[in-house]
Amino acid sequence: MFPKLDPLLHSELRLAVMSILAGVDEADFTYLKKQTGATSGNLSVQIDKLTAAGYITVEKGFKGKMPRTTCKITPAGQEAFSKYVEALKEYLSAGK
Amino acid sequence: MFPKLDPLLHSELRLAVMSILAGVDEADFTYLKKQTGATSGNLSVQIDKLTAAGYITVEKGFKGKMPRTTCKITPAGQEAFSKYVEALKEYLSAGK
DNA sequence: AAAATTTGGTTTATATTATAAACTTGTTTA
DNA sequence: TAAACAAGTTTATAATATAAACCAAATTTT
Repeated sequence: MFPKLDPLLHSELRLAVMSILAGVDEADFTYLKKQTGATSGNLSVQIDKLTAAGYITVEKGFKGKMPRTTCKITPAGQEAFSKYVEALKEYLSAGK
Repeated sequence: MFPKLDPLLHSELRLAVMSILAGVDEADFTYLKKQTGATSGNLSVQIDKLTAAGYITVEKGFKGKMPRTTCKITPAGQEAFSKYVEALKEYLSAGK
C-alpha cells in the first residue's frame, strides 16, 4: 500500500535540487544555491550524494576566472525522480 | 520558491500514518502497524511524536481484555497535512 | 496447571542524516 | 596591499529514523 520512498530523494534539499534539474538543461552551483536558499556547505554535500547515486553529473569549469560547477540530471535521475513522485502520490492521496 | 516542509510530516512512517488517519475516523495501533508494515517500536515512537505535536490524539482502552490504542487525527493535524501536501506539490511540479 | 507463545505495545541503543560552522583558495575592490 | 568577496569543500554536531531488546498480560498448547 505504501511504497518505499527513495531515501536519496526524500530529503528537502536534494528534492529541491532534483526538481530544478528535472526542468532545465543544466544549472550551476550558485543558481541552485539561490533558488533553494541553502547554505553552500549543505548544497555541496547533497550534490555529492546525488552524484554518487548517479542521479546527476557535475562538471567543473570556469566562467572567466571564477570557478563554476555545473549540474545536470541523468536519465537515471529523471527516472528516479518520476518514480518518487508516483510513490509519493500514494501517500498523499490515501487521505482521500 | 520552495516552501519549507514540515519536518514532522516529512518522514516516511509519520506521513503514512497521517495519510491513513486523514481518511478514516480513527484507527488503532495494530491496524496502523499492518497497513504501514512498520515495526511496533518505530510506530510507537512516531505516534508519540505526532501526539506531542498535537497532530493526533491517542486513547488507550481495552478491546475485551486486550489493550488497545486508538489514534485519531486532530483538526491541527488535518490542517498540517493539507499544508504539507500543498507545499510538496511545489517541489514535485517544478520539474514541469 | 505449567510452559510456551502471542498480543500489544514501550524503552533504549545505534546508525544515518541533514545541516551549519569553519575553513580554503583564489579574485576583486578600496 | 589589505580587506572583502566568490565559490566551494571539509569537518563537526545535533537531530532522526529505525530496529533491537525488553515487558506485562493474555492466550494457547502440552
